[in-house]
Amino acid sequence: MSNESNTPTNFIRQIIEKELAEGQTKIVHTRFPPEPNGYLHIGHAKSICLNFGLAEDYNGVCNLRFDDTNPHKEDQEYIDAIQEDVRWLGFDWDDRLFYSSDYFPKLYEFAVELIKAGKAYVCDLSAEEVREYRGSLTEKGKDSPHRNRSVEENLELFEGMKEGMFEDGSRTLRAKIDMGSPNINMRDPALYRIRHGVVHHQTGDAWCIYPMYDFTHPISDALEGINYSLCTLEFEDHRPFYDWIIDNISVSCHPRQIEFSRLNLEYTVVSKRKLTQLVDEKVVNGWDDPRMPTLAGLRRRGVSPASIKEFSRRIGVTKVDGTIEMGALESCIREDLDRSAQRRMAVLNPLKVVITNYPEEQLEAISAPNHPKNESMGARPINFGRELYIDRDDFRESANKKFKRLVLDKEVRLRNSYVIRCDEVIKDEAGEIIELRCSYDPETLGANPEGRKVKGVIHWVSAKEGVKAELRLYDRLFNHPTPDADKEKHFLEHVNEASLTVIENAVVEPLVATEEAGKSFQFEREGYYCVDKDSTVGKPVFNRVVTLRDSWAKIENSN
RNA sequence: UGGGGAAUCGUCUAGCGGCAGGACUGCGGACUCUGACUCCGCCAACCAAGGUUCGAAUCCUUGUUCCCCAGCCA
Repeated sequence: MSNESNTPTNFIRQIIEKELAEGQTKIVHTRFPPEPNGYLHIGHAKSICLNFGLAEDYNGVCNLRFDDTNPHKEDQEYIDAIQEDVRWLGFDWDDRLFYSSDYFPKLYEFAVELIKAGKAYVCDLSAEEVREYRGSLTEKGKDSPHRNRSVEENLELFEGMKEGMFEDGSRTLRAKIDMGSPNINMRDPALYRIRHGVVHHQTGDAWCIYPMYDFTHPISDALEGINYSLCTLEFEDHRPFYDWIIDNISVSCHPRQIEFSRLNLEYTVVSKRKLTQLVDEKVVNGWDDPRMPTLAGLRRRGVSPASIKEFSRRIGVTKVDGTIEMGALESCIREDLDRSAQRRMAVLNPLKVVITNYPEEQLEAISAPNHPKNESMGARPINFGRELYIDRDDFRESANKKFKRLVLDKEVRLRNSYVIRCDEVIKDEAGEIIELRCSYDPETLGANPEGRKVKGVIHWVSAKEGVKAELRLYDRLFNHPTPDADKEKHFLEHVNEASLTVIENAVVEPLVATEEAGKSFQFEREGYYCVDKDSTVGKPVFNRVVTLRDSWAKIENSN
């Protein structure tokens, strides 16, 4: 970004800097550990920027690791999409792409080690029984009747689990810690469960037992030599178990888990489960629907990686459970696009204008700068002619001085072109305005008129050359700032029915109609737009990335 | 009613015993061939009550409010 500054400090950077200075830490080694069960979203971007950003800033490394211990929910599609998204953000894991499933054999050995040390046991309780034995938030649990099996029996049973001798759900391997712990995560948590008949995307049918996250994560971190294992707040009370595992197996590395608050963004949801629901229930058109806060959606919407990184930088990293205003993201998007997007003109709601004193067949090439503040971005030709389109919102038959646009019997500047005066309004039988008769001042191309000041400037497209285009106007997906925090209503009830408005008959400059998907432009006075992948030669389609700030709307609405 | 966390402008965030600062938003103005951008200015906060101290957002005590946890999910 143009004004990008250094990453502000935060409590994690302070910990790292202290440990680096004191020598406990030699090389910062982090990891980003998504489960491949959905697409990455803006909340993941925060974590990606944190983990990869820390590695970059302290000359360390960051691994990409798929936390794939639950094959039931996972899929290769997500593995591919996640890698694409992380790369798109601009981060690189070199040869450090790992899968938790890489460690299945080692994990098994560590489980055996725990059993031999009398610190894990095979439990025959059903899921419901385990729940009963676990106690509650306020009551202690009670020991499983299988808690004191001999090491030999546990070894034999665990081996049997691995060999497929037992049915799903009939047994688990559990850590032997303390059923009376006030921390429920320490009440003999499950280490392994039995899952027959699922094909793991990496290991196929090699295993019928799968390790739990709480067991897998600390070990994966330790095996990879991670020293800062950053995760979100809800794992805070799993940390004692994380440390317990590391302390009770033979690994030399003891990664440190540090928790930070997950991102909440107003007027959207940032939860894989809920995003999946939006896709499955066809509230949106897929994971890359431009209304989605997924990286795929943001990318299709026209949001750049630079904007997302800057957003991530601005929101910071703390343990405060807060919600970011959408305006904060939009500000980053506008800042980036203002600098990088070429300017074009598009008329959303066309009103025909005939320049009565302009020759019938004449077309006049005008050079229009691509960026008002950056000459190196060049200029493009646009054609002025006798018939043009302007936006209906830019004309009024009568208006006060505040309305700096075209008014009957008044003048206005056509952007990059001449000053015109509206002489006559043509209406149909219903009284609707269908055409404006105007005259142009030939002396005003690139020059201000003599003796009078023309304040307003409006955009336009020549009728002869303009190309019909579809514009997709996106608005917030929900009409409640925290749709999933409402205890009265289900979040889907807060979906904004008007989150997509399709403008079928906009008219754009011919030059922008053939741009490739993904390119962003500013349609002057309207907003930033991005060529959608649905675009075809005959029918260009644009997504509105974000509107321009609109102080006129504020003035108008206040009246 | 157990355990783990968090409380600073509207929002996000800095502060680490010595002038409460920044960003976003909002408001006012300047500039303008984009009612954009840019520039200038303004509004706006330490959860509460005690205590320690020359001095407290910061340390101590007691409260209050909010978030998370009872998956063989992550």
